[in-house]
Amino acid sequence: MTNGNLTGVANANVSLATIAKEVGVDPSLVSRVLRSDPSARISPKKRAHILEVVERTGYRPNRVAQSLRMRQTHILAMLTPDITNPFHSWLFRAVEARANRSGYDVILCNTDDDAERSLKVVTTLCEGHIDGLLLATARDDDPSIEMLQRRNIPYVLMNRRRKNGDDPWFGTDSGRVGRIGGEHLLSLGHKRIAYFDGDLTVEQIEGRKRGLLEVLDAADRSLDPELAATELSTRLEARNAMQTMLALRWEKRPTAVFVPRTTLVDGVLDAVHAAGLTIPDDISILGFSAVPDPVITSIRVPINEIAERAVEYLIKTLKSEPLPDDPPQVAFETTIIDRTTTAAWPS
Amino acid sequence: MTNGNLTGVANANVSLATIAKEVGVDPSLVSRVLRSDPSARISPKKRAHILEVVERTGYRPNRVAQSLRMRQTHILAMLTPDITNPFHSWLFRAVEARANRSGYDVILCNTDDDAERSLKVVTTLCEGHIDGLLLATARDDDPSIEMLQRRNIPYVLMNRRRKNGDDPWFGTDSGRVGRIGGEHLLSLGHKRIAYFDGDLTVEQIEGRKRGLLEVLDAADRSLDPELAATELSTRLEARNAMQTMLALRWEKRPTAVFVPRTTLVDGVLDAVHAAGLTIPDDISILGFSAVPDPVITSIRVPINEIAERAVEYLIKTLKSEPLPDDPPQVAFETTIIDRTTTAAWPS
DNA sequence: CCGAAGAGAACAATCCTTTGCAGTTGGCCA
DNA sequence: TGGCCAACTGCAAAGGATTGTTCTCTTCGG
Repeated sequence: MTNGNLTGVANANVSLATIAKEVGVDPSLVSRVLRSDPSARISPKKRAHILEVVERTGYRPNRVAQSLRMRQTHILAMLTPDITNPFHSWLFRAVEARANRSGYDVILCNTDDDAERSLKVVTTLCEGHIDGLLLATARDDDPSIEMLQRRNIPYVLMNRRRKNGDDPWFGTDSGRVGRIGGEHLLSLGHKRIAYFDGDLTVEQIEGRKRGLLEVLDAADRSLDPELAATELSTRLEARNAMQTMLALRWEKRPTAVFVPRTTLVDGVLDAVHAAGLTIPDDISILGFSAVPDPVITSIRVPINEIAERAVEYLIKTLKSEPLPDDPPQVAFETTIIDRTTTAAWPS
Repeated sequence: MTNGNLTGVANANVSLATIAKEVGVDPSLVSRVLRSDPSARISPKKRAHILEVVERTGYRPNRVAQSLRMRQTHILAMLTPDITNPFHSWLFRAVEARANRSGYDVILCNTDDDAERSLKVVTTLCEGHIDGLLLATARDDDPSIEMLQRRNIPYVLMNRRRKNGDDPWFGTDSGRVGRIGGEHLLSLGHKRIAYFDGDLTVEQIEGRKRGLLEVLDAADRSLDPELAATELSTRLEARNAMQTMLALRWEKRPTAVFVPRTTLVDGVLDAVHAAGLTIPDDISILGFSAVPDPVITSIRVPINEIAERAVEYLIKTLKSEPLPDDPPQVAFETTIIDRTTTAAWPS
């Protein structure tokens, strides 16, 4: 009777009660039909009638009411240090895709690696409107994880982890990243290797450097302080640092550069190009990549696997499903993808 | 009595009723105290007692219940064609920051520029758990905006808009982007200008090209088909296209490249560098940037302003506030930021 | 012909918060 | 002392969906 002429037009204000009244039944019956509740016997005729009205009115259950009743919102939140960092935007992309497949929406929050901001964000996320959190922002000096534990909110860490935590975590072994990078360049005969990276207070970043140092040490080498540029965060900073290195006198200049941080790679390239050097003849470049198809030879982090496993693990814990073959901490394999920007250095 | 020894420990299951029972009052009174409801006068003693218990238990109101009652969730959603595109990740960043300041969380959804996926996403977002939408994905062939209109869900468009729509929109005049780019390069004396861009079915992208063509036309020039590389989306594709152009015989090669698309800029640079060319002596490059600090001379889009105005407009419509000085469609100014990657071409 | 099984559907509580309205004191004034 | 106004606080409904329980018929077997 209402809306009869508005086929296909959805009214946001249709509720179970609306449908029920029109059909002349109780709202609970409509709910049972829609959820095909096996415990309820419904006459085929009434069932058809209900479905017809639901269809015609374009009824969709109100998720807020459902959430209140079912005590789950089907919303996750992800904390990212910086979504403009390609590594993290690819990570989010994979997370969102996987979450969507299981019917979850994802709230994304930038923390800018700021503990205060992180805590503030987590606080508002603790008001019951999200089911769980994915953190790509873990730091030892960040109190927000403790808050989540106190409030009993399920979470998983991605990529970064805490030094002394046994949080559920999916990422890569940062030491290994440093080691395979170092080994790769050493095996090519490079003697002067430059190193670029970000904030060493992040475990993941500090670990990479440690891995590199181990390998150098094993080969009776060390990292020349003049060739170590850390605490860098922007493309411009990387370019400037690289330019400084290229301005060193010939025998001190790097023959290879290891840049395990996506945001810095292009800055290094800018400087190399500005100096008119040819890659890899004049200098080798080894980068880091979240994408399957990097332009330079890179250590690839299997970001899709990390995201998928993290989301799957989180959703399972939400459903209190048994977690049989899912260890709470998984380090995924990293491999070097060759794009011929590294080459042997003549001795 | 309960939790007394757990100072600071928040229990997720504390509700108004919990507080009320402990203090010995009605939940409504607690609610009024917390909201400092002026219509209710509460004895200072009881008020203090309530606040003390609230503090001790770490009570936080349940947002889902609030949402149900107040009919607003304080959650927005943003649709992005591709969050790994720097333009869009910077846009989201600005949107999220502004929304947060007003107490809104933002669900981010990737659509991959796929109408089907977009419709699916919007459908699930129409279930009452978000207050409004920000779309950076508008396309004429995308039916999801009509769905929003039917369901009466507030939305604004950012950056892209529909050809024949009067949707609220905040962005830049795409024709102008093309024109100022073309004028800049023409005024430097360039004769052979290469053009790189993405999917021309997007109004914003098609408009840029149209703008460029207008300017060329006015100067009695045209765009050499061999120097027009559109429908490109990846860095690799851009590199390949650029390499093809650089392989042309001398007098057909571009002297300047106009790349109004962030994802393609680095690909063009890759090819230029691989060819051993010097910028801007051998070739001029004009790019496009969402960031305040681009590495190459770029047309800058004031992304923060766009995001802020869009969010503000959306929130105002949510609150049914009057929109006096806020026209529903605003084209922001674009300017060229000089990074000396374009130079005069000797005639 | 009566009792009971069973199909079919309604009732009511619950999730948690907000808010209009009504109720209970006490004090003060006439 | 009756009446009235404050001050203070509780009641109950609403918001929309879910689900255990109860109720009402049919129908069938004994």
